Amino acid sequence: MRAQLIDAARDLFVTEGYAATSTPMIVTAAGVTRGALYHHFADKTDLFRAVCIREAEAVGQAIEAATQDVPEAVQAIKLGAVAYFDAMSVPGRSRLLLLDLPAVLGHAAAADPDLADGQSQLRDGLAQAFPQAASGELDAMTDILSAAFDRTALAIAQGGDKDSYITAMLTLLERSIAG
Amino acid sequence: MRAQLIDAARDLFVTEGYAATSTPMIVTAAGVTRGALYHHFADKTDLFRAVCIREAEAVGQAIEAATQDVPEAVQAIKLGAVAYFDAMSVPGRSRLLLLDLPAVLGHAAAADPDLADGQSQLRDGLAQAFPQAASGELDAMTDILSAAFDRTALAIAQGGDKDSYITAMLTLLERSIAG
DNA sequence: GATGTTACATACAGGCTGTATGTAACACTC
DNA sequence: GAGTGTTACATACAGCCTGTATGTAACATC
Repeated sequence: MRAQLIDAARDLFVTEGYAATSTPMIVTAAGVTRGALYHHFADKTDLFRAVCIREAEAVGQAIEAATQDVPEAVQAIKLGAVAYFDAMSVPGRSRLLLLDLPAVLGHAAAADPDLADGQSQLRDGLAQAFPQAASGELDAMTDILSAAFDRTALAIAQGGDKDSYITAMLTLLERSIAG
Repeated sequence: MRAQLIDAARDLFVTEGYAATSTPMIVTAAGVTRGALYHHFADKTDLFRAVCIREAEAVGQAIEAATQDVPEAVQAIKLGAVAYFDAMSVPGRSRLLLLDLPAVLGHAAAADPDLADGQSQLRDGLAQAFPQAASGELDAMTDILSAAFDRTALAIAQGGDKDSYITAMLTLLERSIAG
């Protein structure tokens, strides 16, 4: 039933957005009562977090699958990037993870590794590409490049020109790594 | 009185966030009634938009002031970047413009030039640095780099290591332009 | 067989948004 | 300068939403 609630909530969150989705809507879609929701989740944001974690896991696994057999770091990052854009193009996912999540869960979201989709893989790749880099610089570069990936995914999801964005992003990535 | 409402709303939005700020709170702080608010603004998001536009204008002017006498494009971008980070470090501003704004106004916010802080200046600088670039690529690169700037500003505002982030961001900028 | 706990359902209190309705002041016209 | 319309609010209301408190049935446990 927990899963049923998460399923129903996900559908509504991605189509209506977090703010416009009420708990009565969710429980009606799931075929249960609000009592069940508040039994399984502390509040609406807790359910939202569960939905986001599941979506972020799916994204992480897609990246993992695309890069697991690629030993070369730069190549792995590029393949991971494309896998990330693919995974993020699932309808509504970018809105959920890139617009609502930061606003609803705020600072806590960025700190939670379960919610930072693909960031750990990117950091690993960058660490391999820059063995000499200091940890703090690596963190900052990972975070910044990750934001660039996010905006690319969001722009594509919102109807931007896919080729232009992916080209620009991969160019940016190559140059930043090449230096 | 419109200005008075915007002032009060700004203070509450930056300290409490958009969702946690109610219209009764705003009008109490402004010393008026809710009737006045709904007379001057269509709804809560309309007031929020007005607040954001004023903040974004301040950021844009700071960048303008820092770059107006710099003829060289790359140098102008760098100086503009630092001015942007400075302007964004006003308490609460990054949360307002980088977290709440995209979630509340969504796609409409990205399209509104009044709300895209610094993006036009960045595009001008990039156009000057890449005279041969196609328009679509330029737009994409501007958007992506702009996201990188945003995350840098947000990370600094949220307590990240300022030096690491600025160094990483300027490095990224140099390499992407140098190519 | 009694007792405690889990998994819900129901009912309630408080608060919020947007709208509808009232009202005072001013502007404008004849 | 009386009448009329409009602006700028204030007040009142309807509907919805969130979170909590309370009830209850099933199951586990001893």
